[in-house]
Amino acid sequence: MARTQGSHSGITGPRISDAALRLFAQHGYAAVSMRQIAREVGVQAGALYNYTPDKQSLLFRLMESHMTELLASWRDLPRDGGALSQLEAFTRFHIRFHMRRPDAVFIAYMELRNLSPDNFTSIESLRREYETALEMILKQGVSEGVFVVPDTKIATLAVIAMLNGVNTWYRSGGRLSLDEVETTYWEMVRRAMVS
Amino acid sequence: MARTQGSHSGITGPRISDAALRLFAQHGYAAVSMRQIAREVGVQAGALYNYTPDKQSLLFRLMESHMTELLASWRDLPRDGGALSQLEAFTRFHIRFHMRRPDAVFIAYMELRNLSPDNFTSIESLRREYETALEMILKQGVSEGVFVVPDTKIATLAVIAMLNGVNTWYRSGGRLSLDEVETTYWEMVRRAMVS
DNA sequence: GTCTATAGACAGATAGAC
DNA sequence: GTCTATCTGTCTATAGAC
Repeated sequence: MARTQGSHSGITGPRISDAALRLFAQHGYAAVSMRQIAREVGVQAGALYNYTPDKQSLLFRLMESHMTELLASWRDLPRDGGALSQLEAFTRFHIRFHMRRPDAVFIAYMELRNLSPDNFTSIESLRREYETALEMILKQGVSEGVFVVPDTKIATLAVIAMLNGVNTWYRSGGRLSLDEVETTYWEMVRRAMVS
Repeated sequence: MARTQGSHSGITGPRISDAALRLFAQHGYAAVSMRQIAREVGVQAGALYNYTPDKQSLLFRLMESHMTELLASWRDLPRDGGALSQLEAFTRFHIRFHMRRPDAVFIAYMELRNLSPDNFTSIESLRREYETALEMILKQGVSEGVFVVPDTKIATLAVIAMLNGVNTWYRSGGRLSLDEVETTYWEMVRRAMVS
């Protein structure tokens, strides 16, 4: 684990991000020290500052790259059809994406309060962008007469909250496959929204 | 705010709990110092230790009393009828209880990882007890043929996750009354579970 | 029951050698 | 790019005066 001086591995940067992601998710940003992260990577604490100006930036970049990947993946997803098929696509996409990045998801929802005000604003706007994508689908479904939704804003947040819940219990290798989980949640979302 | 020596107010204990609850919810357990709590209360840090053996116990007691109150309130709620009316009672109870204690709810879900192993086990068992109350209702509804639920365990967690989502956006004085929020969520839960 | 003072550990971040 | 060493500050918790 411990690295010798000047090993110049060239992959220290990603290793720092990975270690920070895991440790922040497990113990919380405030409870993790730079020394702990360094120990995981196999360098001394001072070396971390070649890759990040401070601890706050480390957190911010983890959250920002997670949200950016989330938005880009959704944007790139081939999809068509009416609101119902769009909602199914969103539900399955969200579950799949989140189940594969449990640590990043956890941090993105739990560490908002540890962001500096500027960083918070920045992450919040990415999050709102994602929520808006779902709300547009719900609004379209309502205008098509396919969905029965008293309040699209609340329904948006309710659906996302429900889907995020998967991360509190799912462990890979459990009794359900990824596809079965997707389908189970999709059934609940569909019935909750469709008249 | 600052208190004079030996003021013996007799209400310092509750004031410590209140301050800790608010500060833990706002900044996170690990990010809040005993000195911060003391400053809020108007005493010096050392005085806190007349009321709690350590910071960890302070967190644990906040979470334990929240979960105990939650379970007792549900147990005492007068209710009857079939699974559908039980589910409505649970939904409305959960929303009402949680909206009135946003800080305690936030802590109960966010600070689990900052509990010592023994304390974690203890809180987890209270939480499971609450989840079981809902799952029993869902199972009853399935056997009555009223609910269509592929997996009562997942449905339980999905419903609770959805309902907890209310705490991420509701602020009292908003455009919706408590009763309207209850009804909006109940509509979604009902349609998600009922065939 | 609260104060002041402090022990002892550990935090984030930096400087300079290599 | 990483090391060692360290600055400066804060933390939890305790001791003893009042």
